[in-house]
Amino acid sequence: MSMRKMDPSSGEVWIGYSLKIAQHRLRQRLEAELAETGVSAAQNAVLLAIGNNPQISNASLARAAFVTPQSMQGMLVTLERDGFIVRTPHPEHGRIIMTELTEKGRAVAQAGTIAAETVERQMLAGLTSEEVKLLGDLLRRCADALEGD
Amino acid sequence: MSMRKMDPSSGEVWIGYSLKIAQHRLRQRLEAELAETGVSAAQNAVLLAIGNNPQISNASLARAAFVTPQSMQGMLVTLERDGFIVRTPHPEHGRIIMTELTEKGRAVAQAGTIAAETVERQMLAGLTSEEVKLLGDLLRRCADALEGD
DNA sequence: CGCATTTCAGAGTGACTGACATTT
DNA sequence: CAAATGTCAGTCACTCTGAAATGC
Repeated sequence: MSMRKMDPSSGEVWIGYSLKIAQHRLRQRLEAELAETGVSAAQNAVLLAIGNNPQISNASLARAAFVTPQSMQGMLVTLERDGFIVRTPHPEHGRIIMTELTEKGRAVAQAGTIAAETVERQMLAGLTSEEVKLLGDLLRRCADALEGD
Repeated sequence: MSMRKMDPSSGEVWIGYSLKIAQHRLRQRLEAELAETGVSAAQNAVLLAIGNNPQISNASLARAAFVTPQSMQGMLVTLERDGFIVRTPHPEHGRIIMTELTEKGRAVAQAGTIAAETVERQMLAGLTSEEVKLLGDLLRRCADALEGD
């Protein structure tokens, strides 16, 4: 049964659709690459963020990922349960809890970095470095134009 | 607490990150625009697809959206429960079930089309038509490069 | 008190696998 | 039999609101 994909208005360009497809495939490829490590693409992103920002708090992490603290809390509980991170109360600052990678978490984060680079390289294989730069610029301008929360 | 967003390797461009942010914001803005209609962005996409392909089957819909038939089944059950679609067995073709929009579903799909166009226009407001065309081209080439399932 | 942080409880979407029945 | 389709059941990740307790 043929159909025009999910494109609703077949006359237009629908950048939003192309954006969705590209991101969807990128995530799927990354999930496949990460399968051995036992973490999802979303979890991997959090692990990489923690690796680059040791002792970060849940609230900061949530802001960086544009989700609510409650959502991030759920992810951290899972990551701690599975032994990728440890969370210890801040000695001086009462309420804040510091999040850090375990040895296992560090290993996965390292593999995740490689996986992300591999997939990104595959995605950009057909583009010149000029085009890559341009694409990044255009995407950032699109994101900025939508910044009104 | 400052951090370099979720960017794991701060020296590189990380198109994947820009892609994720742009798509995330686009979806958020669309959800906000659709709030009155009572459907999510994902549900809206399905409604638009049905509107453009009347009597489509669950399996076809699933293929078009790159999800499993079971996932799409779940969405269709919800959409039918909420009165946006009706599903009737194909008179001649035994097992196939035809999915169609109800009056309510058509109204929401129309509002959803307008919402999607509004948000897309906002996203592309700062780009020339040349740049829009280029962006679409680059995104499609990126998606094609990842096509290996 | 106001504000930020953390947490629990509940709900919902959306994705998956597995299993099964039916139809072509 | 094989292939495609639809369905049910269960699981899981992730997101949200709401409410509460704690600390600065």
